[in-house]
Amino acid sequence: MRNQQLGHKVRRQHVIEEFIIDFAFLNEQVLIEVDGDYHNDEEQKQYDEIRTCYLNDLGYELIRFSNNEIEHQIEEVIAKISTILKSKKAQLNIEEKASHQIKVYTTRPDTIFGVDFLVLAPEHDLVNQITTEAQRGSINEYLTYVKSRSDRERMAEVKQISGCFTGAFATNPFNGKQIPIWIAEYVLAGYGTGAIMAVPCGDQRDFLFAQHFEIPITNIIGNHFDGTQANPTKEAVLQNADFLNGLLMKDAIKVAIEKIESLGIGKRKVNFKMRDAGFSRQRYWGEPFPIRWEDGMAMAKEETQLPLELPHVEKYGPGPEGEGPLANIESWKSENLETSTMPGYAGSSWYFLRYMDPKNSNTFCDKKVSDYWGQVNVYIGGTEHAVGHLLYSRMWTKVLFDLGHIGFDEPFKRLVNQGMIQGSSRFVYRVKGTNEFVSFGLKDNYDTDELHVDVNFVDGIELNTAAFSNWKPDYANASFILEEGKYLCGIEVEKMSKSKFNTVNPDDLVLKYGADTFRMYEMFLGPIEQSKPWDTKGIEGVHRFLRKLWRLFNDDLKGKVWNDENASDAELKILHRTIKKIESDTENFSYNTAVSAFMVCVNELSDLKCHKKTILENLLILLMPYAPHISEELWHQLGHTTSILDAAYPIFEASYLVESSKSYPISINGKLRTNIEMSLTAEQSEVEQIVLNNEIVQKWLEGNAPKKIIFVKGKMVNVVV
RNA sequence: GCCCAUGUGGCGGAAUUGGUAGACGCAGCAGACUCAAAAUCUGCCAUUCGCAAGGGUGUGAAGGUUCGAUUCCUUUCGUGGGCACCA
Repeated sequence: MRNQQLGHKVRRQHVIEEFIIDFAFLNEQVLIEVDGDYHNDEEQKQYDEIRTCYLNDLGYELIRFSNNEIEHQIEEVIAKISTILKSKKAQLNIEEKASHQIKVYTTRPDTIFGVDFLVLAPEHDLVNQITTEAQRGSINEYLTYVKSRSDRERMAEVKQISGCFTGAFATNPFNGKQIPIWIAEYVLAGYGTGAIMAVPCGDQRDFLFAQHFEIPITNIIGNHFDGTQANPTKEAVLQNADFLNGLLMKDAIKVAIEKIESLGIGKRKVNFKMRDAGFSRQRYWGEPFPIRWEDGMAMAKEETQLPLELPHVEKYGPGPEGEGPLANIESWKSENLETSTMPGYAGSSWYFLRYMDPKNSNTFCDKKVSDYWGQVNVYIGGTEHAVGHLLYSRMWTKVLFDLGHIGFDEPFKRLVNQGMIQGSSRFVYRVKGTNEFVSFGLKDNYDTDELHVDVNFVDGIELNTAAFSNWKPDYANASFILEEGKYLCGIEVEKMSKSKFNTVNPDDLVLKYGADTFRMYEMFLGPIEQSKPWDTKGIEGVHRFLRKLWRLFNDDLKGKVWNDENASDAELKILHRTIKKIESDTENFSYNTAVSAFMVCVNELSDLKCHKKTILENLLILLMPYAPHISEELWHQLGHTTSILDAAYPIFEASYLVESSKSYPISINGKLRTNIEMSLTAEQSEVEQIVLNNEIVQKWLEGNAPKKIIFVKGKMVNVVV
């Protein structure tokens, strides 16, 4: 719309009821839609017709232009819009003498009788029209103040209350009450309708606002409101609320909506929050947009001219006006090509499809090929990927599915969000306005600033003051207030980040223990989904396990100890129990319990002094994904000449695990009292007899007959007395 | 404020569909081997009463369902993460 050269306020992609309109002139009630080729389709034409009628009924005039008109006859298009806007303006000026309607959006229609004022966003279209002459000066002053504030300030200073009265009053449609209309920056133009009904007894922000500007408060929830703060409950019974009196608030919501709809003064609506895509980056690395700018309009390159490839650049510095590096390329600029590039997730949202068919020069991926490979089995990522990459990847996939290019509409079969390894931060406390630092235990006696200190200068919580002083020139002259001769730091678990000086480098550990130990220790720390602070305490245990494994193959003094003997039943039982456990733990991403199962297995084999190749080689294959280096090494020591990666995975045999008897736990009234070894084939009557004859059970029965005996085969026995 | 996790020994954490709470590891204690150390091995290790045998209490807190609850239900408190002047 030519950068508002039309002299009218235009909104792009504005939502009206359930439609997204390409361009909307809300003041003039004129909407512009631009139709592409697919609007020539009969079915689509009918749909468009319905949409046009519906919007006309709401009082809007809808004008349609074809894509072709926009591209080739833009001057005519603009002229036409101008003419219509002019005629509309005249019409509206007459109507403006009449009263206005303010639409508000609320999730709590049950509180309609507690409304004490209305607040519009400062940017709201009606502000100018409804402001009374008496208030115009203050309103303009307030608007100037709001404009001077950056978004950042508005978000940061949440506690600060500001606003201005317009002088106008609105009528509550239910009880005719006159309620003052204010404007305030805490109401956002972009959310809902940009106007709220304020209920001070139920909403804390509204309450603070009312208190600050001394607006009288109506109480509709009786004792639930104590006059000192709002109570956002839904559990109170309404009073002072006309037809809602006596209703529980959460039930009243439905009643109120129905009443509002039957009176035709509003409607039920789900409000969606739009997430801003921000789909461009001012940098070099990223797919270039196939977009050319002409007279301020973005034009897509012809399909035949694709792909558009990144040009070679000498430098990656920004362009003359702060644009991306592509702005430095003559040929790029002369074509008026877009200089921003796409963000990382543009490509990462669909590259798995291209990987299926990477050499295809006709299409990104033959449908036959993607049908064969199907969805990605598992997606593992952190939560930040869940909102970024994952969101877009799902959208890409759904679009490609709708267009018929692929046969599935979700990219990933399974999603695992791994937890974060957090940092354990350390803090020092500087007495305000000085270069004096006070130890943690004494800091409450002073007015201090809390500062992050590099964790490498801290042993436990004791600060190495010399290292700290050398850290930055500012601290060279620092003095310290110690407790018991030590400077103690504060601790907090946070995201690991350079800015928090709590990062640790795994290189040192890898150097000391090897990559296998490090890898297994990370797995052993706990469930993969859980976040936890990094702590190397316990890495020794994993390292000892690998050494113990090594000793099953080699003796420190004698060298090779593994042999070709046949395995015993006991050894086979250990092996197959491990195969079963590792298989299921691996599939469930339960890596910490898998590592534990390996430890149990190696402990038991050591106890049996088992050095048999037939057992050990299977164990190595299981271990390979967990400790790849040592597994490969030992595999070759066993005489294999090919990689362990090519070995067949061991097959679990249930027959090795069959037991004939079990040591049953015996409870009296649910409390464990003893264990009795019994055959696994024993039935209820047989078990009852054995249990009742048991000395310890008899002691607890004290001569009484049991009320009931619960027997779960293969599990336990409970005697109820 | 909203959403999602989560709470079990000194510590990290185990515990199939409700069925022996504390597997495995760390730290700790005692011992073996050694001139000594490292490495390795053995035993103990929730808490409380008890010489012992054996009891009591225990999975953030309070209730409930059940023969039986870390597991299910209700309420509540704490912690971590994500989003947020979002009505």
